[in-house]
Amino acid sequence: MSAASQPTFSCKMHDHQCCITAALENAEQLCLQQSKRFTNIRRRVLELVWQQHKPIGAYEVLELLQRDKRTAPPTVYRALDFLQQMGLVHRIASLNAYVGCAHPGEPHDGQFLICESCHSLAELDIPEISNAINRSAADSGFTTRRQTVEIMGLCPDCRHPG
Amino acid sequence: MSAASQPTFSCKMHDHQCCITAALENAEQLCLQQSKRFTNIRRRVLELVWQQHKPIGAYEVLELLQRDKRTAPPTVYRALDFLQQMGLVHRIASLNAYVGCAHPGEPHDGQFLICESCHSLAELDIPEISNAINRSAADSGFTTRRQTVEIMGLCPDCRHPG
DNA sequence: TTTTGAAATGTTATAATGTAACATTGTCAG
DNA sequence: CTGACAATGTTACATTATAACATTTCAAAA
Ligand SMILES: [Zn+2]
Ligand SMILES: [Zn+2]
Ligand SMILES: [Zn+2]
Ligand SMILES: [Zn+2]
Repeated sequence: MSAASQPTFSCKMHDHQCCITAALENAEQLCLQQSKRFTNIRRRVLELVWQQHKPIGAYEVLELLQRDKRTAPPTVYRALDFLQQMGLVHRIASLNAYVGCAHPGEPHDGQFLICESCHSLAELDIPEISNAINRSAADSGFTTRRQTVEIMGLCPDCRHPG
Repeated sequence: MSAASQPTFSCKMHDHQCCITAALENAEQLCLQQSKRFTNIRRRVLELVWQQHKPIGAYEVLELLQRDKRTAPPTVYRALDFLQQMGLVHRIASLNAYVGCAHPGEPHDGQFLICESCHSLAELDIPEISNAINRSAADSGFTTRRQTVEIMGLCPDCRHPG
């Protein structure tokens, strides 16, 4: 099974090509189900986003696309916006970067562990957190539509080096 | 007492000049205690950030400063960085904007309720949330250094209009 | 099959946000 | 005073993101 089902850091040794393939097939199915077009550009951008277990910037994606064909920023941003709306990638606000969603399928916000040392990222989806947030917001009379939870620190590997 | 002690939305009718004055005096004390210089620029930027109960962009601050005196971006960013380090303002990553800290004194991350309709913002500081986050991170072997929690939705006023 | 209209992409230019690097000025302890 | 460091000034540039309009692609309707 691909890393898409791993709850936390998946940067240990694994066949990452498997992650990518699984993510792409998954995406294809999702788009089919929802009658959305999984075009070449969108597929390629998703592939590039998945090529590392780290967030990637839009202009990094752009640069990689350029190797095949002249491309301009709007193309990348459009694809990323589409993938976000489909719940296939997340934007990490504190990094201005994008990462493949570990649990695509239904829309969700997720929580992100971001290692300040190796820059790896892991997606969590802990109801306890989102519920605590929703509850506190509701206590203030606030209606939550979306939540951003980004946690900066040290991943297990960087915490215990060597 | 100023709105600085209010736990949630303080955009209702109140003497906001009072908020500003209190925030400035508070800041002055803090800087004094920590032997940091609360210079004119820093004071002025903090004042401008406090002039609304909404996040303000760095370039908006810049524009307001320009009315007095020619100023360049680094000046504003330096002041904002200083104020952040002193725990006097927070940067809202999802908005690229800054807001006065409602509970200055000791460093903390805070949680932010952001109204997508009127763009007002309220700062929370709910241990239940930050603890849930720290606990989940620890369960993944992750050491938390800093957390970003930004909650987008509708404030009480915009939820029940009229 | 052809038409045709909406969605997707291409293209150009520019807006918005943030920083590097070095010069100058201000502050204060010795 | 003076030396040293912190703060600010100044110029230039890097990075991130979008507006506006042209062109292409694709699939459904005629
Ligand atoms: Zn996800
Ligand atoms: Zn790490
Ligand atoms: Zn605060
Ligand atoms: Zn509102």
